[in-house]
Amino acid sequence: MPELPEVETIRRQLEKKIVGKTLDGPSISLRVNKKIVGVRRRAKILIIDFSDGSSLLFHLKLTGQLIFNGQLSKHTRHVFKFSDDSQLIFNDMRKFGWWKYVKDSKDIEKAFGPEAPEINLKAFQGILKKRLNAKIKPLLMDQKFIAGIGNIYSDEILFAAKVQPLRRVKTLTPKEIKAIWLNIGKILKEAIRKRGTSERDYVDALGKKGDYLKYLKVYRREGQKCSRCGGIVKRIKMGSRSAHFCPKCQR
DNA sequence: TTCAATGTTTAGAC
DNA sequence: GGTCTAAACATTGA
Repeated sequence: MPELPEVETIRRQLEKKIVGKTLDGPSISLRVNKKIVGVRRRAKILIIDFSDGSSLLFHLKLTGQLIFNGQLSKHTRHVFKFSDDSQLIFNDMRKFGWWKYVKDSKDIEKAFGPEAPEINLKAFQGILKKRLNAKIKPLLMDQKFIAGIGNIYSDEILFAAKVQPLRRVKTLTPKEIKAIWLNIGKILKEAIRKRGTSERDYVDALGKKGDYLKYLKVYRREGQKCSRCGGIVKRIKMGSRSAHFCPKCQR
């Protein structure tokens, strides 16, 4: 599912493909001559910037896909055409995703916490202090707290840090906090290198599946042996989400 | 036929 | 305001 590594993968690919091109106006019922000057990402939102300061925003939610020169399918929600006849296909089987055109994108900068792979240890320790009663897993997924982590990578980060998802912030030792912080950067960056996780629907901007699925240690591995200690991976409900962890080596 | 899955938002309870 | 829970959004497939 599109979390930070998946959206960042799409961003890097699209940047190479569409910067410098001009959006063909009628494709989005807007004025013509929208020259693309950049492709950014904030949290899980992809941002295409135009030379006049306006932007297109995309959120892929659960099943969204953005494919450069992709094939139309029955789940295609919109086709963005460029002046050189290339096109960007927005597919979304479940229609949770959205795109919108905005005159300026200042608001979305403030809407989220620091970018997960970029936060430094001091800042991470600082924001944790403000939420001492929170459980660590839902907190990692709170985009206003820290931006980019969803259900898959929160499970994987906590496994790598050997911390159970139910732990409250105030019970975490400095060592554990450092381990979580270290693995936020490590796992997200590694997942970007593998072009994300294709659990079901996700494909990158070239229509290819990501390779990180085979590196998952706990997510969707309920009942299987823990690769670290031989314990059995457990799945529990936290709110309406599932959390996966090894009860033997995550404390 | 029912239910779980995913990310986010919103609403309400405490 | 923090925290938790549930519901809603749409669709599929187990």
